[in-house]
Amino acid sequence: MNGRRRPSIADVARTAGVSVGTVSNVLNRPDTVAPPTRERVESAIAELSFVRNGSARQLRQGSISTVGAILLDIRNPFFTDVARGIEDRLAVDDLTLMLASSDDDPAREAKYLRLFEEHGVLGLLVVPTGRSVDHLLEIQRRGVAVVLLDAASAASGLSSVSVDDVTGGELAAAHLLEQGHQSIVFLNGPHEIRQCEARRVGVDRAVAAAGLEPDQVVDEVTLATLDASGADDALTRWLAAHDGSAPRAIFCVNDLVAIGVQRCLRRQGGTALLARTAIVGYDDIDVAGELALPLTSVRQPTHEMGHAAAELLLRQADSGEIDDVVFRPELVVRSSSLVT
Amino acid sequence: MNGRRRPSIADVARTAGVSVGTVSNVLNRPDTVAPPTRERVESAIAELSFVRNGSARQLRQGSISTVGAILLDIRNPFFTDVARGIEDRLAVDDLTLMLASSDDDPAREAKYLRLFEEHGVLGLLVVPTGRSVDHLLEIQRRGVAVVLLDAASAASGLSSVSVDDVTGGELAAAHLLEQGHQSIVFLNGPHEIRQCEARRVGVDRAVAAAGLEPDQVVDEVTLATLDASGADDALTRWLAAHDGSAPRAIFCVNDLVAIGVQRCLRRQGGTALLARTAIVGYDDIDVAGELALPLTSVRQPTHEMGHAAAELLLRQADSGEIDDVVFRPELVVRSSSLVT
DNA sequence: GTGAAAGCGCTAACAG
DNA sequence: CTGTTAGCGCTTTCAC
Repeated sequence: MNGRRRPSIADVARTAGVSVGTVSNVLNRPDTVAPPTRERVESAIAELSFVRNGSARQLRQGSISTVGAILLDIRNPFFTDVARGIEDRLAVDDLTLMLASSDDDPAREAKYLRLFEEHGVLGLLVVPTGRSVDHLLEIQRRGVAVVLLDAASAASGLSSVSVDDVTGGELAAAHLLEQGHQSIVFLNGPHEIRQCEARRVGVDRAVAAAGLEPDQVVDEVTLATLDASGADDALTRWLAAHDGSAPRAIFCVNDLVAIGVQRCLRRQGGTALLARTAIVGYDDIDVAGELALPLTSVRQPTHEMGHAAAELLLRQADSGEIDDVVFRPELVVRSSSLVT
Repeated sequence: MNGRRRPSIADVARTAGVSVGTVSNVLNRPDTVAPPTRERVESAIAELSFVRNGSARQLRQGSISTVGAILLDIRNPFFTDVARGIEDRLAVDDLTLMLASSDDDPAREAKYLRLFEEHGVLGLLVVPTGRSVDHLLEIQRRGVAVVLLDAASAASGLSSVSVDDVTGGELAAAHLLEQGHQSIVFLNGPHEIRQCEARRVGVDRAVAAAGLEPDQVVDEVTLATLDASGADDALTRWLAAHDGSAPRAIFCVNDLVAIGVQRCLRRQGGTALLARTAIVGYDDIDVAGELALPLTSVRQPTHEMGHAAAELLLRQADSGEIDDVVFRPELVVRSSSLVT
């Protein structure tokens, strides 16, 4: 819409009556330029409203002070909380964070990965969509620091920050078992997702520890989408398949799912049904304690995770040092899991 | 950590035994290259695991197929919902979205603005931190399409997508007045934020329409931070200043604030106090209907807003056409506002 | 169908 | 302190 091309450093030099080198100097090392000259350049910059071309700068300089993060779902508070932790750590070193959402689509993940890499980011924080991290290893091999978020690297050669999901599942199931429940419906995601599988392992461990048989106790339902409506739909189908007799204990792979469960149960059998169904969620999102039925949930230290992830990224970029940080989740008991 | 520099197109050319022009051709116009040559180049690319340098590409080409969005707060579901709408529209044209969070800090906004502009984004979607949009106009004047999100441009020369906040405030207040309330505490943000001021105007309009005097009816409290804990703190202070006698009707500038209010009231006076206080929120976030006291809220069509914003951005980039789209909010009545 | 070469805007090294 | 200049890696004419 504006035919004229952006003014370049050469234009600035011309109108200020200096050389491009001098302009570059006032841009990057102002103190090495004589004040009167500097002023002349600065007013030329203002006059032309010059903005330096980041691509050229970067092409010349090599890398950049930006790091990219690719989250699974920008709408999930868990991830945005982690993002805040990342930002806070990055700000300390005057680095900036660029966010993208893969929407759990490997193609989108790949697209953003390529975009970030092509633009020479310092590093990448990624919540992988799939189980394989080979493509991420490749990227790291090419010189971009990569840190896995919310996914253990299992000696893959990538730094990672995760929570111990086995323990998380174990905490949740043990709590339900302690309440006397002999059967648990587990609304889980597909086992291709590492955390989902791990939480199941934890559930089974708790069941075994209680002297019971996992196969007899746990009824795992695999959700297509890990959000409220996906859970609502899945549970609606479950109820239909079980002649409307509702489960007594439900463990949900995240709080959004638990909210969907509450929504479904309330619709199907009102508050009474809700009250006699023990529900445990995961993530302990902000509003978990404010729900109609305050939600018992497994809390993950999101902000710390983000902070640690950024820290690992910088370490990796700096010295090549690789590490895995595993946080321990904690069960926050509220009334949703306590039935009478 | 890896001393060797990234392989360039020249390296690929050398190992494939062709010229750089040919490599560029297989990258950009594969069909103009003879199949055997193309294969040779492709395997050289694979062998070297070549990734093209986006900066150089962009420097040469001019602009880019990326648009940036700068949101006020990445943790606010309202904004992330809008972001999803943006992404969905952008994906149609195979454009990618880069997200950043200004955290309501003008300095951070400026930082990201500059970063995006320097890197030659196609356009920018921004939720402005301040009231002035002069700096954004400047950017647009330099050839970057800019669309204001959640802020009317008021003939400023920028496209914008917003909701009619006056109507929003009016809907909320009118509802409360209809319930017979004669005084309303309005937990609002600072009036520097356009929407906050507009919602107040709407509140006053509703009060006047009911034949009452705004000054007598409305007690506006200005929040420092527009989230649950900010609201909790502010209301706690309000109660202390009023000898613990709680307000009967509270209008909250957003749902997070309303959640904070519920938290505070529940702590101060339990469910009973909560039950006799009429609360209206704003945004109708996903969980609003699932709160302990399901929240009456003013709903804004977030996804459509994002979609429209992206649409406007493309139009602006394409033809320079500027437009303002104003969405009408809608009141969703739930039990939080219905006292007995 | 392929190669050679110019140049995008910038920084940094070196001269003066 | 300031100017000159050589690339950074890529795309794109223009020849062949």
